[in-house]
Amino acid sequence: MTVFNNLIVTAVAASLWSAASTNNGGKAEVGSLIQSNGRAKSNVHLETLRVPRASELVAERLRSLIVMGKVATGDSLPSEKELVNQLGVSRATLREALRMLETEGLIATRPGPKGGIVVLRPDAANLTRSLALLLQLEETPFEIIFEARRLLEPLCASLAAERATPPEIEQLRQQIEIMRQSVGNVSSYVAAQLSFHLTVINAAHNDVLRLYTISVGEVISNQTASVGLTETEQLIGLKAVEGILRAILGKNGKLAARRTESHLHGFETILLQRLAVAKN
Amino acid sequence: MTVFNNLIVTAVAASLWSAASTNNGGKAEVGSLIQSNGRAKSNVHLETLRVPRASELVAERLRSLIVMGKVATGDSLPSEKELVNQLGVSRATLREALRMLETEGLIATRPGPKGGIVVLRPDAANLTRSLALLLQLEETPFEIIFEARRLLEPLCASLAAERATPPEIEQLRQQIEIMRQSVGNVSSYVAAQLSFHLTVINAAHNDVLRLYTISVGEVISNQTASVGLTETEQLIGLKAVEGILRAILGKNGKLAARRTESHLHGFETILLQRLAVAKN
DNA sequence: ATTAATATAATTGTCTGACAAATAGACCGA
DNA sequence: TCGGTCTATTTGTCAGACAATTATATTAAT
Repeated sequence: MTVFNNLIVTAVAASLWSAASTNNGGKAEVGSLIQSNGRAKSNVHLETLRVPRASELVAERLRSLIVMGKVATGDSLPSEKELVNQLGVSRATLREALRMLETEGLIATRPGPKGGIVVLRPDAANLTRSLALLLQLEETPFEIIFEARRLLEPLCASLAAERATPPEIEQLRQQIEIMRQSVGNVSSYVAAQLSFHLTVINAAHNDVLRLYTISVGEVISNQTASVGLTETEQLIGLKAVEGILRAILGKNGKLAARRTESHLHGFETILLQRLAVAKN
Repeated sequence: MTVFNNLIVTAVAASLWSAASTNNGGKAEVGSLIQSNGRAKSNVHLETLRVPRASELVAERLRSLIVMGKVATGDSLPSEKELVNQLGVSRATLREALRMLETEGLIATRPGPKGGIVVLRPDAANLTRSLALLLQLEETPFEIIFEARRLLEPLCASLAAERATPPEIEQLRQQIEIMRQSVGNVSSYVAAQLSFHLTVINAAHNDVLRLYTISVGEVISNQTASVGLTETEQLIGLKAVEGILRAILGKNGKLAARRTESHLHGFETILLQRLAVAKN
C-alpha cells in the first residue's frame, strides 16, 4: 500500500496548487530575464526565507511525536514543566505551541492532578470548523451546501453498494429496525436514521469521501436546529432507507445513489418548509 | 438567499452529527428512567459545563470581529499593547488567542513597525492541512485519495457544463491555448493545465465542492513531487482537456464528467509509473 | 546629489517568576 | 458511610523585562 511519505504537514507547504489558487486568469507570467538596471538576472530562484518562531518549531516537534505514533491517543504528554525542561523554551512559548496543536484537534489540556496534556484523535470536527468558517466568509447560500451533500452522499451510497461488508449490512438492518420501532419518538428516530447514514458513509470505504460527507452534514445540522418530524414523514423516511438498503443489497450502485439523492431531497424540502414557517 | 445565521463557529458546538460520529453500532441508548437508587430521574438534561479559558473568549471576540466584517481582509488589528488594554487581559493570554486564530488561517503577525496583526482571507489551505493530518493518522492509502479526486472533479465538470459563464469559457479556451503553445516546456504546460482544472472547478459554482476538490488536489500534489511529462504525454493531455471543453460547450455534463474522470485516471497512471520507477 | 551606513522607534517574540484556579486523592471526623 | 478539609499537582493568568525584527529618519561619505 502506498501511504503518506512526508509525515509532517507544515503550515507553509508551498505547493503548486496553493500557489495557483489565486487564479490569475491563465496568463503565463514568464517575466523578463533582464532587470531594470540592465544586469543579467541570475537563474537561481530563492524563495523568501520564513524565519520560524520557536513556538512553531515546538508545535512541529510535538505534532510529529503524535503523528508518528510515539504517543498513543489518550496518552498524556509530559507536563508543561517537564516539556519546558526538555525543550529548553519558556513556558509562554510552549503554551503558544499547545494552543496551536489544540486548534488542530491534536491535544486537549486540563488542569489539576491527573490532568495535563492528552493526545486526541482528531476527527471530522476540525474539517467541519474550517469549512464552516470558509462558508461563512463567502456567505455561501444554504442551497449550495445542500447541493453538495446531495452530490456527495449518493456517491458514498454507490460505493457502499459495491463494498459494504456483511457486518456493515447487518448494522444497516439493525438501524432500520430501530427506526421502525422508534416511529413516533422523534429523537430516537432521528438518531437511528443518522446512524444509518453514517454507516452507509463508512461502508463506502473511502476516508476522504467519508470526512467530506460527514463535515458537510455537520455544517448543515449545526445550522438547522433539530427539526420535528410528523409520523407520516417518519414513515416516508423509513420507506426511503429501506429502498436504499435494498439497492445496496442488490449491489446496484446507481440505484442506491439515486434513492439516497431523493431521500436527501425529501428531507431538505421538509427542512425548508419548517424554516419558512418559523420565519413567519 | 438563505445564508448562515449563527455567525460564530465555536469549537465546542455539540451537534447531533458530531455526537453520533462515535458510531456505537446503532444500538439505541434509551436508558432507564429509574436510577439505581430508585429515585425518579429528572427530565432536565444538563450538558457538562465547559469553563472557557480567557484566551478562548478573546479568540472568539476577535474571530467574530473578522467574520462579521468589522475589519476587512488586509487590515490590521490593533497592536498587542492596545488589545491588552482594551480587553483587559495579559499579553500571554492574548498571544495564546492569536496563535489559535493564526492556526485557523484568520490572521498573520509580523514584528516591526508596519507589522502587527493583519487579517487574512482563509482559503482551502486550512482544509488541506486538516485533511492531510487526518489522512496521515488514518494511514489512508494513496489509491483512496486518488479515487476521491476521480469522483469529485468530474462532479465539478458536470456542474460546469451546466453553469459555466461566457467569461469562464473564454478563460478555458485561453488556458488550452497556452497549453498548446507550451508543449515541450513542462513547467509552463503543467501550470496552464492546473489553471484549466481550477477554472473548471470554479465554473461549477458550488463553494463546498470547490473547496473539497481543491483540497484533495492539494493533498495529492503536496505528496507527489513535480513529475516530468514527455511531449507525447503532454499532447495526450492536451487532447483530453480539449475534449472536456467541448463537452462543457455542448452543455453535456455526463460527457464532461466521463472525460474528466478518464483524464485524471491517465494522469494517475503516469504518476504511479514514475513513482514505481523512482523506487527502483 | 546620491548612496551607504547608522540611529531610532515601533512591534512582535521570548524569558522569568509569581500567583490563582481547578482537581484528584488522602486524611479526618461525625 | 458520608461529608468536609487539607494537600499536592497541574494548568491558567498575570506582570515586567529584554531580545529580535524592521520601517523610517538621520547622518556621513563619495
